[in-house]
Amino acid sequence: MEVNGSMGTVSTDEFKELLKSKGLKITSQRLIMLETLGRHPGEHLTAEEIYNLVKTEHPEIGLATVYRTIQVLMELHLIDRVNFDDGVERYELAHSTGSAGAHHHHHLICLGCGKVLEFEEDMLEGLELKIAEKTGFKVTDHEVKLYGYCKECGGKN
Amino acid sequence: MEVNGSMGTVSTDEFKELLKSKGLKITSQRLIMLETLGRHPGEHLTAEEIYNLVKTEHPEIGLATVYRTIQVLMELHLIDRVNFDDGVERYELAHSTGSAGAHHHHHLICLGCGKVLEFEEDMLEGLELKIAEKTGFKVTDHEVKLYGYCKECGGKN
DNA sequence: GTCCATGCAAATGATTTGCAGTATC
DNA sequence: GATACTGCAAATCATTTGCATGGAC
Repeated sequence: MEVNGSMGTVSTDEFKELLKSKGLKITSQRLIMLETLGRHPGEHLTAEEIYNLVKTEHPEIGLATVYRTIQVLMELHLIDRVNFDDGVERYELAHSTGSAGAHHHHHLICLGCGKVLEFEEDMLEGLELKIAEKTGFKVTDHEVKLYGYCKECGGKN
Repeated sequence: MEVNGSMGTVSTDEFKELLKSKGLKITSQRLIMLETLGRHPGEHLTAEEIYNLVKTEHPEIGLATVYRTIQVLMELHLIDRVNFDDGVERYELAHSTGSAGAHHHHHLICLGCGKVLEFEEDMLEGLELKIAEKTGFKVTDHEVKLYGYCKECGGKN
C-alpha cells in the first residue's frame, strides 16, 4: 500500500518506529490516515476532508478518531497546521526532510479568488539572527502568510 | 473622552468620517469600542476580553455587537486579526500609520510560556519582489509568526 | 490480561444569526 | 420616518470529551 516506499515525509516503517518509540500503538486507522495524507501532497486539508478521504478506505472510522490522529501526527511533527482565515484549521504534510527540519515554504493567499499558492524560499535566517541579537528570543520555527493577488486576479487590482 | 486627540491609529473624528464615508452609522457602541481598543495598544485581545472591557463603560452592550463591530473595524482596516493557535481569534489595533500601510511587526510566540513579543522590522520586501518575479503574485500584505523560546524560557532549551 | 485506541453521541466553546425594539440620519 | 444597529436568545459549526467496546502488545 506504499507509494515508492514512502508516504511523503516518512515511510510506513519509519512511522511505525516513531509510534513505537513514543509508546503509541500502531493501529490501522493511524496507518491509513498518514497514507491518505501522503496521497495528497501539497494540499491543505481540513479534518472533515481528511475524514471523507479516509472513509472511502475505512468506512467505519469516526471523525473523532481523525481529530485525535491529527493531534498525534502534529506531535510527531509529521503534519503542520495552517490557517487561511476561513474558519477552519487545515493540515499539510510536514515538508521537513533533513535533520535540520529545513525546507520551509510560505503560503501566498489570493484575496481575489482564495487560491493558496506555495513559495519555496527561506530568507528569514537573517531576520531570526537579528531577533536573537536584539531580544534574546531563540527562533525555532516560523510561519509566513503573504496576502495579495495571483496572476489571474492581479489584473483587476 | 479622547486621549491626546487620538485613539491609537485614528482620532475619533477620523473614525466618524470613515464610518460616514462607508454609509455606516455613528453609534456610541462603535465609538466606545475603538476608544477602548485605543487604551490597550499592543495587546492581543479576544472578543470576550474586548466585551468585558467595554462593559465597564457601557454595561448594556451585547457580545454580538462586539463581534459585529469587530467586523466593521476589520473592514475599515483599523484592527487586525491575529491567531496564536490557542483556539481564539485575537485582535490588535492596526499599526499602519502612513498611506503606505507600512510599519509592520512580527509576533514572537514563546513555546515555553506562551508569551507573545512583538518585533518591529520588515525585511520582507526582498522576498515579496522575488515572489512577484517568479510567480506573478502581487503581495499586498503579510503576516509572520515566529515560534521559539524567549530569554527566560531559553535556558531550558 | 492490561491498557490504549476507537466509535458514537453528547458536550463544549467561539462565533453567527433571527428578530423585535431602538437609535441614527 | 426609513433604515441601519443593537441586545437578547437561539442556532451553528468546528472541535473535544465521556464512556463502553474493541484491538494492540
